[in-house]
Amino acid sequence: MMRKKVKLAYITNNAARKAMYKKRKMGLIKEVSELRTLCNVDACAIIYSPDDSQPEVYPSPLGAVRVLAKFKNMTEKKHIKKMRDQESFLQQCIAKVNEELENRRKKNREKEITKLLLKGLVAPSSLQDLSLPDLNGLSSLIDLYLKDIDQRMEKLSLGQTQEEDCKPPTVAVQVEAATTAECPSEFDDQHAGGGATAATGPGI
Amino acid sequence: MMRKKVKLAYITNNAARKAMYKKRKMGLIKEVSELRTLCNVDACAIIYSPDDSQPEVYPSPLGAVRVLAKFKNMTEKKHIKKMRDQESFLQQCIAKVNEELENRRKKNREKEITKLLLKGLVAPSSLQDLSLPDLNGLSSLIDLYLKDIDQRMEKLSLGQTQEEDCKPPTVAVQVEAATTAECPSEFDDQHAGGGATAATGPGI
DNA sequence: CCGTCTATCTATAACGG
DNA sequence: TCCGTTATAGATAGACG
Repeated sequence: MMRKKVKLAYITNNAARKAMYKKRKMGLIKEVSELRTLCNVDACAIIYSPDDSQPEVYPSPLGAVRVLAKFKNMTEKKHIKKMRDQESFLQQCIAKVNEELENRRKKNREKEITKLLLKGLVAPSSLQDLSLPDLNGLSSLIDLYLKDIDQRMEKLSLGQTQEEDCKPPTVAVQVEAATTAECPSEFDDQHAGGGATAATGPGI
Repeated sequence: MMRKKVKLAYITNNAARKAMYKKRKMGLIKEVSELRTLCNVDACAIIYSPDDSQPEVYPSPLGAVRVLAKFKNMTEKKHIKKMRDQESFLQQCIAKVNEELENRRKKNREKEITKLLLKGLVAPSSLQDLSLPDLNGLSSLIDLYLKDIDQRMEKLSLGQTQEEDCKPPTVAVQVEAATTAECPSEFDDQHAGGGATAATGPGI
């Protein structure tokens, strides 16, 4: 009949609450004390009651400060480590993006060269005002085309023993141009504006 | 047969200690939680186990930091107040000591004057090379002596109707000199050296 | 290591002084 | 408000799977 099951809720009765607070506080501190003794751990408890002017600090203000300094130190270290981790992660991201950017630049250069080549095929006089690097790139590209053409012709000649022709090169150039045209210019720093892109997708 | 009464001491058995730690930690946290709920108090607990890499922080690292910031703030305020109190206490001490010092200086001056007076009585020519303040002090001291003599003689004449004599003054001077000679020169800043005195007594 | 079980121990709710 | 008492709810030591 005594000892009804205590309901876990705020005790509105003032005196009862204060009495409960005192009792439980004592029990709690005893618990902490026992834990410290039994398991040799650093533990502290800080309890503020609006009903009590003094906060209860176990094992002592000094001891509590010691424990919480340790805790603060550890969390700070963790925070720094986290920051470090994030930083290295971001640096990895940047490196990755930079690599991709370099790739895109290279492809873009090739595309430009291809455009010039096509233009030159249509109107040879337009090649007059090209810079030396452009001409170099153009020549190396043409070399690549020629190599590709040689390989294709070799395959064709092995399979069907056909005579040489001028058609394959032209087709190859057109195919290449079409392929590169499929690539969107998201990473094309040579032509895209300098504005930042706004990410609107969820969870980024 | 089960459940022997647990001895309140460090559990040397490793596994048993760890198991105990986990169980009691849980219980402790539950207690803190209930206290918070039942009495609406701000309470936190921080527990470090050497067996555990992570410290246990209730209600949460953030919550604990909040509570301990409150505590730190309060203790700092207290500390400042304590410092203030100590400061004012020390100032009071200093004032007291200064007062006593001034007293001692005064007595010392009187003693010096007495010495000069006695010297002068033995060899009157030695009064020649005294400074004006010394002479002034000497004269006022003589005035005091004379006053004292008058009073004593009055008492004597009232009690015994005796004739005036020159003996009492001399006796008075000797008594006074003897009395002042009993005072050790601990606070005698006029003659003591400037070295600090070493306190060797216990509990100071 | 981890959860579960149970006999036991401990803390404490309710009450009276 | 504080202390003491008492019966009980809740915590837990030790064992087991």
